[in-house]
Amino acid sequence: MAKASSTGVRPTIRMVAEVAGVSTATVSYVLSGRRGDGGPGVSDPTAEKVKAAAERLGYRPNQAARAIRTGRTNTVILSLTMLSDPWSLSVIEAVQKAAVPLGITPMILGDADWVKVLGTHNADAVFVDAVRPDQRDALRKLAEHGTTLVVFDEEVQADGFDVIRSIAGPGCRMAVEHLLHGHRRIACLTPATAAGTSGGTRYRAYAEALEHAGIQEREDYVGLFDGTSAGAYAAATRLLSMPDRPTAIYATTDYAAVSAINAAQRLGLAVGTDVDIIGVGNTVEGERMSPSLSTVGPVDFFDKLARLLLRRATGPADSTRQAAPTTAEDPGVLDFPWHLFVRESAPHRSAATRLY
Amino acid sequence: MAKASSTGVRPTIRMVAEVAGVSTATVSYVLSGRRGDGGPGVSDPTAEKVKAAAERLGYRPNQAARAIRTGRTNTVILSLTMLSDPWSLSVIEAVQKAAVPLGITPMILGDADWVKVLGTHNADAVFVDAVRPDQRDALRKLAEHGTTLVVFDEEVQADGFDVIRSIAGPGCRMAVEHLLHGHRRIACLTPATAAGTSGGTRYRAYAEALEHAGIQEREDYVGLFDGTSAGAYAAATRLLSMPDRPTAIYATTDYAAVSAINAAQRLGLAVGTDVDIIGVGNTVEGERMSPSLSTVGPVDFFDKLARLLLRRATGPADSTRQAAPTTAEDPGVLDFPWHLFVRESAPHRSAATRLY
DNA sequence: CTGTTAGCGCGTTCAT
DNA sequence: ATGAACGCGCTAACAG
Repeated sequence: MAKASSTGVRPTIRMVAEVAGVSTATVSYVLSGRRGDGGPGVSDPTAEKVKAAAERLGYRPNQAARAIRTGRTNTVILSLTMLSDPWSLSVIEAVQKAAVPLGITPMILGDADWVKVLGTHNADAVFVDAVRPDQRDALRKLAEHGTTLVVFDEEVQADGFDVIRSIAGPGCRMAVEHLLHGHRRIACLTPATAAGTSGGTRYRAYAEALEHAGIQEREDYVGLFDGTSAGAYAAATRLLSMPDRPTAIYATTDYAAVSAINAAQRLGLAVGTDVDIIGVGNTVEGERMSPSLSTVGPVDFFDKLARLLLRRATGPADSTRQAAPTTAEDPGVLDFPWHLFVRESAPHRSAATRLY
Repeated sequence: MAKASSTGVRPTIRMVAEVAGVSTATVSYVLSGRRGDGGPGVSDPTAEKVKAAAERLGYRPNQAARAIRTGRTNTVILSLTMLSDPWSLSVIEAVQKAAVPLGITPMILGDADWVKVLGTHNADAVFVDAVRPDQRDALRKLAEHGTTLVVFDEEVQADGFDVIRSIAGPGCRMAVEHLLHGHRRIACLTPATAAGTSGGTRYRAYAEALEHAGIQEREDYVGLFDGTSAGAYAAATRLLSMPDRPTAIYATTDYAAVSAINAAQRLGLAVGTDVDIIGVGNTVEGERMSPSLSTVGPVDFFDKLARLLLRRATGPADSTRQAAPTTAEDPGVLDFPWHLFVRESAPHRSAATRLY
């Protein structure tokens, strides 16, 4: 009975109409749940007939055909450069949580080469997590031709699309300065490859804060690792095994900080007492773990990002969009202020508890 | 000059035709590069005019509209349950490498709930990396209605779609038995959450191989960790710090084995001499590292998977597909035999070199 | 050989 | 509740 007339072809709205004995228009109204004016429009009996026919044939509306008419794909695209980065996973998680209730499907583009894809593939909104200088022009053109964009970048100008900024420098300074209240021997745990990326900024904040405090930077207090958790764990173990080990570690990412906490505990050190550890990024895991992770980062970043993206996706279609590019309610640039989250892994230090 | 008539709307083929002063058919021929018969068909001067007009307007063909006519989306969908797993990243990498030259875009679906999405969103082929028992029916229906599927599952029946199998059990036995040639004190490093998943199989292979060899399993030789690299590193460190430490470690994933190698080296143990370590999965990193990782796993898995997927994607459209579901050239089930890769981290052990 | 006309395919939506 | 037009790009068949 549930066996469809399995011709191997995808059932169309016309087949459903024929089986139900109604017109395609009726089928469309029933299955999409809307009617031009707002009146009831379709009687219950016929609606039932249509639904039964659709079910029996295994009918599913063809998104492509729907998109061509409505201009909506019910899809958002996430262009994520570093899929292995937990940051990307947080983006995906937040967007998925927000999108599913709206009937919108997030599609992930793992390639850094979003320019070609976005030219032809349409989505209700697109998130781009990195823009190379040579891609800026393409970005502007895409926006000009109706692509709804949300871009994460510290430099690019908002020009027909939204830009999300999250300036790391000052926030990282706050993290190091927090440690400086109670420590002099402060190590830095950072990926070796971070030179060109945002990690460079994060390391620079460490160097500058130490210099500003009149502390000579020690080369052996800089724990470089290969970017993996295991590497961070090993580097932290090395730092904390030194004869004059640091009393505090500034890790340029939260996951490195987590590895450092594991390493310290493995060495029998009480985190938050014997050694303080602070991270960067304010990822959700830090809040949940024990001891909870002190960190700096934007507040509520991923959820806000997801909300903005979906507001754009469900907003007026592209043709209307150009009308009001930047209003109070719809800013072109969304700047995320960074906060210091003082938690257990690096608590407040008074004169009585400082470690020097 | 490059400034398009930026009306904010997406240019259509008709606009291009109008600007170029030709018909839409000509535009289509020029831009898609094909002509009914095969001859060039369009003169150079007009072709230039069309290209110029398209460029000036920033025209990009609308994939959705194209798909509805041709039945091709130039897209493959990868439904990946555990995006954080390196396994998923390997799939993505392999598919991307194979797809881009063909002009096909891989789209990643991070949700485990592929049933709803695949019902409406079309792709030339879909890869699904996990099928819950309650999803099997949906799978069959999708295939019946024309979705081209490649499924990775050890149990599901090939029924109108391709199934890729990669039976872990015997392979894992081979890994442990390899260690048994030179060791008695063999530890197992495995994620704690692996009970329900394939990890369960992998642990069971360890228990069974030991029992078969007449060795009593020791609870303190089972290093459970939280699934992260840092956790694996810590668990391996614990194992290797024991007074009567194991002389070999069987890690149920390659990345755990990598962490174990790091941990051993950190403890001053020579991997491949003092301690042997073997992984599971045959991921590419293992081959590149030093010491190279001994492992078991399918041969060339990701590349073969990618090739199959793209062969299906570029193959005859769905209506034809049902004709030959299972031929010699196009098997319904692709079974990946597992091999043992003896490399430096766990070399062959003779009577002279065995550690007991 | 070159270019156009006309109509396909799909779901939506406006008049009737 | 329906017929027919609509939006888009593709392409067989045709005209010059």
